[in-house]
Amino acid sequence: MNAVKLSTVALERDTIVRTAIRLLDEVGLEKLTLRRLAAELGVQAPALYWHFRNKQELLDEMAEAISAQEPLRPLAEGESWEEWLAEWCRGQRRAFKSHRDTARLTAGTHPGTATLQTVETILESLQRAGFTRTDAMWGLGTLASFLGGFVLEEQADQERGTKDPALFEEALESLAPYPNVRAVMAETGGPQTDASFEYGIALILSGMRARLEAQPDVR
Amino acid sequence: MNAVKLSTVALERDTIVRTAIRLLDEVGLEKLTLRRLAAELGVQAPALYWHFRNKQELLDEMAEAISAQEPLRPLAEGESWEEWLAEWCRGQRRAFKSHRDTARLTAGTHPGTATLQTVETILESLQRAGFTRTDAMWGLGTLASFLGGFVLEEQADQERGTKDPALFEEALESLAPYPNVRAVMAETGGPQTDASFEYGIALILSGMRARLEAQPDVR
DNA sequence: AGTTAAATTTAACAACGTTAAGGATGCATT
DNA sequence: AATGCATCCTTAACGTTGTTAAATTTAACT
Repeated sequence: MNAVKLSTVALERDTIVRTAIRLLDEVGLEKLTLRRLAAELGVQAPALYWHFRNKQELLDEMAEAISAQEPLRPLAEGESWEEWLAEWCRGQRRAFKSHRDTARLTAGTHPGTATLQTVETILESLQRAGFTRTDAMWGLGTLASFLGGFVLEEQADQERGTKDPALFEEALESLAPYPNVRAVMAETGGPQTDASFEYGIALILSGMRARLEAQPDVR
Repeated sequence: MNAVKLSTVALERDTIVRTAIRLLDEVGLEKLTLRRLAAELGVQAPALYWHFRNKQELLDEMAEAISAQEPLRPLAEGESWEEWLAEWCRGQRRAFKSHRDTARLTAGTHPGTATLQTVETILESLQRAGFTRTDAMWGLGTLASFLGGFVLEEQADQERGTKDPALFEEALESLAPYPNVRAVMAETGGPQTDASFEYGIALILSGMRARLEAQPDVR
């Protein structure tokens, strides 16, 4: 029977991806090797090549799975598009931060169908809110680039182990030649924080709002 | 003589970094290997370990050198901070795009002293323009994250070879299930363009301007 | 001429992604 | 019951990679 076979394969793929993500959390992207993953699955490394063309295809699927972990909530009737978009951004950051090295993992991957569907939905909703199609796309693009860049640096810092307060103090010391940098680091607790993320989102959203209000309302 | 020796070493380091950057343009980050670089320098691979602790240290220095390629121009008296900041962003994008894979290269590197000095100068200038230190830092952070994320995706697309118009048409076809995405791609020519970059910068800068005007002017 | 430090070589290691070839396993048709 | 045929995995191996250890050349100063 075809259906049974196909679903078996699908389940296997899913198991591999989920195991890979769990392993990623344990050992980090650097040490996430095919042999290690295979061992975790009780199998030899080349077996993985029956399910994936190569390692990159597996990484792509991992990235897609993690992103889909916080799916886009539909824009409710009467809800402000700003809060809705901001909430999506927060969700994406949450999804990224729920696993190690996700930003670097996602950095070099094609957008999958789930991602494309999300973009499509956001474009629709923003146009319904009054945006030009191009304004919607470029606004979303700005948000997405910010999001990607932000989490990338955030996780890079994290992998270096800045969670240790002693190391943070030490890092502050080395900033002595740059008094403004040093002061703002001490005041805000670092370059990537919840507060600075919210600040960036608010900055971009307020820019989008200005654009929206400036344009002739064609509805 | 000590001074002569030290300068010789410095020159060597510089030669290695410059050669590595040239090689990066030829073969890409993936195939930039220590053996290949050593061969280019007429030397064996382990020789590089006398000059650099490991490969990452070399990569860090490459990233720093490329970023410094477009140094920060001082804010002229009476010049608007917006145009000045925007020009810096354009320069950074230009520096990134002047070599292959620079975004991925920079993605996981510590900020070097040149970068820190740039940040310090920008913070000073923005405070002189009326910004709070925190507002200056977070505004700059938003710009920098956007810049990094944008170029990262831009170069990832580029490495996949989307320069070919035939491939672009093909990509458009595959977007058939997502009419809004497809339409905006056809209209704008892709997600990362000069226009969409300018748009993002303008969005963030306008957000910063709004913040600046909203705050009580303490000068 | 001899000592010492700098700079590089040769040799090797463990680990990686990936390929080739060949066994099992189990279902479908004869 | 036997054969054929996908599916799924194993064993063995290849070429490369970053990196280390030790020996060796090179050049300068005493």
